[in-house]
Amino acid sequence: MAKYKQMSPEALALAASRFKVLSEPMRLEILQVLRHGETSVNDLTEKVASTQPNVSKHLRVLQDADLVARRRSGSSVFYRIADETVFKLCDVVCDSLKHKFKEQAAIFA
Amino acid sequence: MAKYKQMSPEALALAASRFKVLSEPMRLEILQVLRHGETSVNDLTEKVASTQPNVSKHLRVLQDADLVARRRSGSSVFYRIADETVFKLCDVVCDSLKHKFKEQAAIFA
DNA sequence: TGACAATATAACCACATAGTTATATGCTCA
DNA sequence: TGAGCATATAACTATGTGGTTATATTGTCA
Repeated sequence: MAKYKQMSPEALALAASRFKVLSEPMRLEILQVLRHGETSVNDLTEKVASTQPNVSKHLRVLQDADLVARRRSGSSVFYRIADETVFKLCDVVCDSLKHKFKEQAAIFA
Repeated sequence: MAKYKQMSPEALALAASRFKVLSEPMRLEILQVLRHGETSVNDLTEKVASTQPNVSKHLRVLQDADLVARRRSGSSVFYRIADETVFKLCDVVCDSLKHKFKEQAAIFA
């Protein structure tokens, strides 16, 4: 039986919490917007069609995970992507989902 | 400004729910065990040091996401990995976390 | 069929969290 | 300093879910 490197309970917990940060559609949407360039909270709020406190809260979660970083400019705060690997993760998930639905569709083909 | 392909709200929700499935340490641990080969619920329960109903519940979540598949053999049920991309995801997350901690450590070096 | 083992489900509790509204904080400019 | 804008936080509610205990289901074997 093949042997794979085991992750420690601590590492598993860290990985899980990283996944948890990405488990909210609104946060994924925010990341998607930020991918086009750093954006103020105000602009983000408009673009993701939510309320300002809600966006700030999600940004806080993303920042605590070091996925985004902030920069103050006057009275505005601009957020930007701080860890590009999130898009790699999304790509892998999307490919997997595509594959899955393709298989399911094939059942009825 | 660079343009990236935008995911629809439905796609974002699907991706988020996939991440959500992976956001529990116990489920990651189960996947880690299954990576070594298909395993019965009983054996899984021992290896992850949990209760049988709890393991069954997590397996149900993993199966609903098509990440694992089941096979009945006698009175036992064996589970196996059905989507290897989960390990790709874990690798990407681990690399990101490694990088992050390395940077943080460098601050005090 | 009856006893037993393996697994799944139901019911429940405790806790986390997404979203809202209200308010606090911080910056700019007159 | 005071008004006003931008952002963050506090308090709250509603909902989802991980873990537990109890029970149901399914299969084996005598």
